[in-house]
Amino acid sequence: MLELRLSQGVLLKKILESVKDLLSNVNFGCSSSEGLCLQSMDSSHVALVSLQLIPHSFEFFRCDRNLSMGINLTHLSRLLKCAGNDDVITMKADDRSPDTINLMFENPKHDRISDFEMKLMDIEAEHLQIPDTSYEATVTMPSQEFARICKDLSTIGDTVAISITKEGVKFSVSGAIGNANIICRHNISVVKPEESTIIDMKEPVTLSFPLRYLNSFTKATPLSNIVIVSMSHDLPMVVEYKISGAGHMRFYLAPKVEDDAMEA
Amino acid sequence: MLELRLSQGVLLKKILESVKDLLSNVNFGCSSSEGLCLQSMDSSHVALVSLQLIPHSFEFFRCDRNLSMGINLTHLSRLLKCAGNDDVITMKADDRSPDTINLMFENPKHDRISDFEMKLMDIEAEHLQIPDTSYEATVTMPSQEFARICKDLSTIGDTVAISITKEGVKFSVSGAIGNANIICRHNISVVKPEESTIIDMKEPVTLSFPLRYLNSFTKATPLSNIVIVSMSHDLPMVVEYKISGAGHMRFYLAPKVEDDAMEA
DNA sequence: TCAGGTGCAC
DNA sequence: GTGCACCTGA
Repeated sequence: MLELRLSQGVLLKKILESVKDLLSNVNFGCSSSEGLCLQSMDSSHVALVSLQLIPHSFEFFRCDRNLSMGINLTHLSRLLKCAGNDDVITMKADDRSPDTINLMFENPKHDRISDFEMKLMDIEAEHLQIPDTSYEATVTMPSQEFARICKDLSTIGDTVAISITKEGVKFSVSGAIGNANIICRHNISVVKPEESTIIDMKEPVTLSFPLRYLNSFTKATPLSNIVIVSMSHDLPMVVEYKISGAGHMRFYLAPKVEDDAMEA
Repeated sequence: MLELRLSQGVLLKKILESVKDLLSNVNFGCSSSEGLCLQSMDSSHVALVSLQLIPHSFEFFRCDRNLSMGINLTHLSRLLKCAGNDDVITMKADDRSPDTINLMFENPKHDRISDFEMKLMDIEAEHLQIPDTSYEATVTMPSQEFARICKDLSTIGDTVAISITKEGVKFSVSGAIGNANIICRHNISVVKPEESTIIDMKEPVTLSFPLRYLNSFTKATPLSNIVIVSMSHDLPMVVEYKISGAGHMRFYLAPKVEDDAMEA
């Protein structure tokens, strides 16, 4: 028996909004130790998405056996549009290779209960290596700031070079109409910590990434006020949104190598 | 002489917004006993629309003879877009088979007066039987709630089964991605009566309807905080919006018969 | 291509 | 709180 009761339905709604453009059919995993998890390459097999909602995120959490559920995210997203932001969401599934999942939305205010039965799919499991390294450089900054920068720069060019130095983080783009550099300097706000830009660095690092993917990642902005961007030479970057007390959403993206940059 | 002065012009604007997608050319009737009335089948001849604005709705009401005016709703809607929400609207027409109608919008705040003359049309009168029965089951609920449910469910499937039992009202849909049930339980709010869901039932009734039409009816949501849905076996349902102290807008829709349900 | 919803600015 | 503009889904 799987039963997950999430009092803030809006959380699941935001999560789906943030991944539905990147992924189509994915296996959600559930276990009593890890909670609800998802790891998947994006549809074009370039980026990797990793989501965890720890058991503690849920008002009620029961997962008798480790479970994998193949879910069409377009369909799930459509169902979740039927939930109000204030609804309590409960997911239920049978223990062993269920072929459907039940979603229940409770709106306490209007005494309204909606329940949905969604068909599950068979999705071939991917075996993913998620690197668990410490990074040479990390920047923590307001998530809206990061989203704004990625959006703005994508109007200038396709590829952004991100440089983390001890002074701050620099985003550079060049395109047909010219070049752009945006620098966010290390700056800690005591009054509003969530507005700080914090550099944590062993080595300065500069890597280039396709903005197209970063702009997909920033769909997760509503999940957290801050974003944590980590980079090391020749390793995929990580863009992480911590979900307050509930887990995280992480996106991994390989840097462009020199040759890529030239052909682009 | 016909002269109707409506101090809340916004009312007429809302009424037109709510029917213009369902109807195209209709005869408006006016009489000193009934006020301003409209009965018409929708363009596809499936649903029936019935509107009444009682004489008392109007700040000034004069209707010397019973009158029928053929109106192109697209045109009337376009004219009413020229009226502000706070405008006072006056309609005038000649007594006997007028071929035009005059509309005047007075904006007291800006001392602005607009007047329009619109051509009337000859529209063949339909002879409509509007059943005046008592219904086996009626649910009164917040109109926005009803609108939200119809909209949400139409993302899952085309046909909704509505069941009224003494516990509450259940909306059920099945579609390619799964099934959905939304239950609103009988629940009377003393503090906010307009948020109550009230079941009034002699017999439990379950009928199926095409969501497409319900979603047209809910365009009338701005007319009232609450909606009254009435059903009896083998009779058209009624979806009624009472216009506070001024009349009503009612929509009638025949249920799908079993065969319809199967072919769908 | 159009309409509806959402987020942002005033 | 309202209106505009952008963006997304049908």
